Amino acid sequence: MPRKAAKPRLKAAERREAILLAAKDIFLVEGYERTTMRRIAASLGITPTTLYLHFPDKAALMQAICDEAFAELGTAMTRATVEARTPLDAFRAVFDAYVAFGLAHPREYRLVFMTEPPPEASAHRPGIGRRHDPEDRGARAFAGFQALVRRLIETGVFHAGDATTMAEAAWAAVHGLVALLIGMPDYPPAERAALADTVARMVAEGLVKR
Amino acid sequence: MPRKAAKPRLKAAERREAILLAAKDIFLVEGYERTTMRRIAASLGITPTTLYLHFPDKAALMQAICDEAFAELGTAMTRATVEARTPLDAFRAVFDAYVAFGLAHPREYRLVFMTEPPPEASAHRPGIGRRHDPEDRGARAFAGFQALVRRLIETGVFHAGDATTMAEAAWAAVHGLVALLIGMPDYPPAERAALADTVARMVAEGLVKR
DNA sequence: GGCGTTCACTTAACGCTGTTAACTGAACGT
DNA sequence: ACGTTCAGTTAACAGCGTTAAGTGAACGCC
Repeated sequence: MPRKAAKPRLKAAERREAILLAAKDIFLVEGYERTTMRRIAASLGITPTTLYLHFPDKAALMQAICDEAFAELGTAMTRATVEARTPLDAFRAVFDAYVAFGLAHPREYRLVFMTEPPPEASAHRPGIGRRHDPEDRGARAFAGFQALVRRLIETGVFHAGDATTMAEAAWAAVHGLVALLIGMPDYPPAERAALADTVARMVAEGLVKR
Repeated sequence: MPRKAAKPRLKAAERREAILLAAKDIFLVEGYERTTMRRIAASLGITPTTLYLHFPDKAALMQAICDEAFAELGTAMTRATVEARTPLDAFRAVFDAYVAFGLAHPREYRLVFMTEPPPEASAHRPGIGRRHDPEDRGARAFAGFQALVRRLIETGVFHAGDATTMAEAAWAAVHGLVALLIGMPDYPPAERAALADTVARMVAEGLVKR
């Protein structure tokens, strides 16, 4: 007769981390909509109700995962910025870092940037709620990029214009590149670098003063 | 005592059109996930089961709506091409038509270009099934764009390079712009045009010969 | 040592979803 | 008059996110 399994009991912080780890695995493989709270719970050997002790709802659980990804991308971008010799080098380095992140973590990128956000923010419950609005991190990473563009305009490397709009335009292009490559997994790997380079040159050439 | 409403009875083609019309209204307002088959049926005064007499499942219903929309994109792009005076005008006109389409049909755009395809295509049922693979229309539209880029290279307007890669680069940029704007519904409408214009100029300037 | 409280977790359920099997009743062809 | 087709229904299934209420072990305190 099989022994009844001991009930798992973790401290709140540990359980929260365990849930995040398991949920990330399933979200990244299955996508947001096809991932069920019951499946996440089952993979941890707990009941779905327990998930709601640590996260207010499914959307908040995904938000927490998104937040981690945002942090990783942010550090990669700032490191690329500070290590570059010139602002134009930094521009290209940030571009490459962004693409590298997207191609190295395509499922994370899709989850963070290509998944439709849940319609309404969930109600705030004291003590449990989501950690940060991921838009904060995203906005901060983008702010650094924007400052870089502004410097390139002020030093006369880029043509005159609104730094915010120009930074958004560049970001749109690189995001489109990453989304395109992620959406086409059969795209020949040799041509991926060529396409990325073409986009990078196109963006830079399109912004430099002539 | 209220009279019992007469049962609605339409011919299959009429009912199919009526369903498409009602479903489109609800899908576009509520989004795909939040739209329920029961709600579509209720708005037509029929039962949800009837929907399955005309479409194999919810996804196929949305696909049919997307197919209509993307036919619209194809015609808009070809019209923009043929009506333009010069190839460079055509390039810009196609760009604008693409962006206008994406902003006018964000749900369809997201579903076709930003949704991860499920691992297995739904089973084909004789007589009912979805009409066309949307990738066919997409590939045809891109082929026209690619031919336009090739002409711009050959006439010396764009710098030398691989036409396919350069067309993909431009498409990545405009796709990123559309995806960005779709993902940020609160983006100030006045600035949307400015951002689209900046991206369009950036792409064109980045590809023209200097 | 006993006791109330806290904490991590469960059981059982609610209302909702997409979807299907089985049935109905009118219209049509022969 | 009768069998078939056609458009639509009723009732149900399995699964979803989520919640109210309960359970039992561990902890602080006297």
